[in-house]
Amino acid sequence: MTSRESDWPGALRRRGYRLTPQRQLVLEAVRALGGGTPDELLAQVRRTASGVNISTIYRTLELLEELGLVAHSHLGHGAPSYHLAGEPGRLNLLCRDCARITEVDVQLADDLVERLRDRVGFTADIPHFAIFGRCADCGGEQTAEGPS
Amino acid sequence: MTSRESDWPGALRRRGYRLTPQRQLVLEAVRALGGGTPDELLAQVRRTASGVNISTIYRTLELLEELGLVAHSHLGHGAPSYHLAGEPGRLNLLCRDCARITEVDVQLADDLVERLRDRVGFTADIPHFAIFGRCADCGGEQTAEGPS
DNA sequence: TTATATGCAAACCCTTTGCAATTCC
DNA sequence: GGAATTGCAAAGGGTTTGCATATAA
Repeated sequence: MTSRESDWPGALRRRGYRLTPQRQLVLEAVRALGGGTPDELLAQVRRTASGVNISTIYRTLELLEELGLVAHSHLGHGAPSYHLAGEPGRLNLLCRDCARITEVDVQLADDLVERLRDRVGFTADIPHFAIFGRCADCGGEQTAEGPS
Repeated sequence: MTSRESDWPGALRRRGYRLTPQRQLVLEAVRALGGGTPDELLAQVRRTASGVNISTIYRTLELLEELGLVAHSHLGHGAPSYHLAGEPGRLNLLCRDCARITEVDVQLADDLVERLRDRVGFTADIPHFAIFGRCADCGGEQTAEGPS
């Protein structure tokens, strides 16, 4: 385990980047909210610094992702959700009817991951996209409409 | 098996919808291309009827999906891909580096699907979202950037 | 005939980009 | 001081919507 957790400002500078209030605030926002869309993170950041612009959020998230501090997941058709990287990682189940997200342990997909590696040499990042379907509350079977 | 395959105009009318050239052309386009984004389908449709508008494509795809004739998949960050419903369905692997899609048999995920049903009552539609990761050509391990 | 569908244009959401002003180091 | 970063505004994809016109039934 590297010093990633606490010395990211150092890692930043080592790469020629600068430590700015905006960058600290965005990372804090991800921590505080436990994850969210760029818009939601902007709202959180603005609670402290109202002048921050959405484009800075996008640029910062891209940077933090490059540094391995955050990661994003596609949970539907809309904006992706950013969260801290290095955390366990959950498999997101998106219900076509109620649009609710159910999180389950990624290890449920371990067999699949292993099979994909063995048979096609593909290293899967399961949390990156949600799994689509119908949740228990909405009845397990086919037909009808809903979100993405 | 219902008469879905051949009597969709009937099913359409029974629901109070009309059979229009545009609707026939969009479905034909999905068949002809074997699937594509709304934009790609529009181009195909325009080879026959140049006046068709993109908004008609969106409205028609929504309708055809409601009728269970087509389905869509999210294969990356861009536009979704529409294809005929009722077909086998493939598990799409999206490479973070080269952005290529590798298709593998959905049955590779049968275990996962079964587990999701048993443990959380979730009925998964595996083909709906791609699985993200790194393909064999791009090396199986961590780090770096890419699409999505 | 008349309700449904279409084309068109405008609006929308999400994201990216160019650029001048600002700020970190 | 000088390069990196920001805010702003504009542009860019992809998608949706309002509305008058056209058309299937």
